[in-house]
Amino acid sequence: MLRGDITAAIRNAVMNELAEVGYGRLSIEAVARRAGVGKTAVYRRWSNKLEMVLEIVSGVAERSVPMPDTGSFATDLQLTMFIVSKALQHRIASQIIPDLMAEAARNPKIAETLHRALRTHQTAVGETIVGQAVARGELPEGTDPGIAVDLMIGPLYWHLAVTRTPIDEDYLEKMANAVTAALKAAPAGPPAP
Amino acid sequence: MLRGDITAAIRNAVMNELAEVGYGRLSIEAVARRAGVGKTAVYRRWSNKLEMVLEIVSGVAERSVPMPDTGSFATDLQLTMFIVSKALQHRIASQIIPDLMAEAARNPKIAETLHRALRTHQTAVGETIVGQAVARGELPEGTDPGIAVDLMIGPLYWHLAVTRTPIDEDYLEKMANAVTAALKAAPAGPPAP
DNA sequence: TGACGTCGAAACGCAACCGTTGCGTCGTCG
DNA sequence: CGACGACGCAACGGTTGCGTTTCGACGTCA
Repeated sequence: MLRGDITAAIRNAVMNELAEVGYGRLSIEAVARRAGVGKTAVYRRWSNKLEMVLEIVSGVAERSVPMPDTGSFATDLQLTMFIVSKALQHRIASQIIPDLMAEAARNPKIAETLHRALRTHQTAVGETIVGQAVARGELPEGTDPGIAVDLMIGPLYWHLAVTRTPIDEDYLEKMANAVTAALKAAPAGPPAP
Repeated sequence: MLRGDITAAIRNAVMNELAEVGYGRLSIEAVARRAGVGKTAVYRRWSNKLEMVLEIVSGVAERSVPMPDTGSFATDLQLTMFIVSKALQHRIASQIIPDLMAEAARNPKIAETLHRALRTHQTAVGETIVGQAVARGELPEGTDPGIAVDLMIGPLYWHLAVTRTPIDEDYLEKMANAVTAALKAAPAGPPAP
């Protein structure tokens, strides 16, 4: 039987190696070395670098972000953005996510895995928050949850990716207010012609 | 003297190779092969993979995005977002930008180059558009151009990176309206306690 | 106690790439 | 026309990683 602690050591090594050198440069030799394990142990569990990374990453990604329900849209949104900004600033995540995104542009299997890991859950959270807010009358009927998710996460991600500096409270607050205002405005097209 | 057409062939090969395999896997041998050139020719121009890529990429990045001035903030913004979305969907750019972003998380020199290439010009455009709008009274005094830029670009980038599908006109319109609304709302903090 | 299966370590042949060097060719300038 | 320099090509020794195989050492269960 495969020893569980060894599997755990490998998983851990993969995540760290992925963060340090990226998928492109990740080698099974380095993973084994880092885990203090023989290559044999790795190949006994997975047959590929791709298969290994996908299995491990999607395993980690399944830990969901909590679903906020504070009773007020503004607070739900602020809370979610706070959690997301923390997650995006996590030492490992902040390296792995952009890396896998880049790799996803070349490798359909990575794209699919990443898409599942990120989009599926995001969509659920977005639809819930927006749905509740619409039911409460805080947001107009027909508000697009997809737009909402992109508005919530996109600026945070872009800012972090480009500036590489921590997001301060003030920024987060301004951004949350802006997004709230954006969604409270009419969801329809431009002013009628 | 170094022959210009060969330099151009190498530059071109680097961009394409970068798009196909990424910085991590880019090899000088492959670049030379692709350019139909000896390795010698490459090493005569640059001494490093890093040096080579930085020089070439920052050269390309200097082609600026035009500065819109249509007389209306909503139109300026819509136009800018249209241009940015087109740029982000460009075959080469859509591969290289995420890749270099991921690499920037590991390599300070790449981070600096990318930061200069992206942020500097964005900031200028943002400040101009917002400044004009404030002067016209379309946006409140004290609107933060940094927030504006992140709101304009972030959602587009995130959406494209995660879904990998083209951005349609409807999405762009909705998003532009949302961002306009976001910025027209009070720039100050949350409702006074 | 004995059989079984995983373990780490080491080595295998193979391939790719590193950065450098030497060679003979070709184009250009003076 | 002659010299110079950039060119391509090929080969250098060295490194790294692949995926596989063999080995002896443990640990576990019966």
